Amino acid sequence: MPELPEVETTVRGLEPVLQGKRIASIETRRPDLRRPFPADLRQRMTGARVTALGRRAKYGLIETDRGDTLVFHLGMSGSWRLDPAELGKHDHLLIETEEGRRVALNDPRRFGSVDLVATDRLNEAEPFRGMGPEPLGESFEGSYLKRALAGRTAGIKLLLLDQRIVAGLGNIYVCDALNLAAIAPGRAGGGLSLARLERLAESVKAVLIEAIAAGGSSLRDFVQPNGELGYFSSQWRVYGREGKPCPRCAAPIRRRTEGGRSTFYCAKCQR
DNA sequence: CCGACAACCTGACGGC
DNA sequence: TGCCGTCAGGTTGTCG
Repeated sequence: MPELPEVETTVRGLEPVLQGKRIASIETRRPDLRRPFPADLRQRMTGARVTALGRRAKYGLIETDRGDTLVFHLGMSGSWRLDPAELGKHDHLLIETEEGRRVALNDPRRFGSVDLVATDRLNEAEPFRGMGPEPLGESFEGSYLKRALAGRTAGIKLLLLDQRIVAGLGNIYVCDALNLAAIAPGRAGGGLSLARLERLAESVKAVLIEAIAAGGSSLRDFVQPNGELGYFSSQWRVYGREGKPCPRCAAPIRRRTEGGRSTFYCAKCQR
């Protein structure tokens, strides 16, 4: 489930393998994921040195000394495998360093993507142009939400999933943050008080930080015999827990579908 | 602006 | 054992 915490953890897992290292080879094993791989990927990446790894929203960033940043998205099913013993049919991109370390981007559903963007124009380039603030950044707070949501009648859950409002939240952590903040997912965004939005922003940060910490603590497990680097299991508050007790008030968690996606919430304490 | 829906693609799971 | 329907983290686009 690659949401922001999973991407953050993935990037941290790639760091020891790639940071500061020269790319000996980069190989695509099919022409595309969601989009075609960049035509000049090989030419621009081969021989380049990785100068930084990072994350923006749910995208991972691999920056090189040639002024390029490789931007990857894990879609619904993507993960990186570290030093895979052998390649499987869903290992679509392979990077090998001069030291002989290998990382493979694995993505069965192929909803992910790989793009090459000029580093100095990263924020103006797709897909980052027009994106809202990072949910873990300083500017994401109650007063920002008050401004961004003014006049909006859509449900707060849908609005939090809008990357132009805040960049990097997905279905799982939106459900969990709304539970922690005791806010009903269908509440009109524009009608929430500043006090409740302050609590919401804090709740968003709290669930993300906790999930990243859980991923970090399982990082050592990433380089297991299977070499997989990607998801970690986490203690979700409400997501995927229909019928189980709400962590706030013990009432059974409910599930509702809106916009074709499941929302998990507590009808008793989320108002 | 809004909500609903479909599309992209594969695999896991439950029911029969 | 197998077949078939349903569902899943995200993004992007259309429609009314």
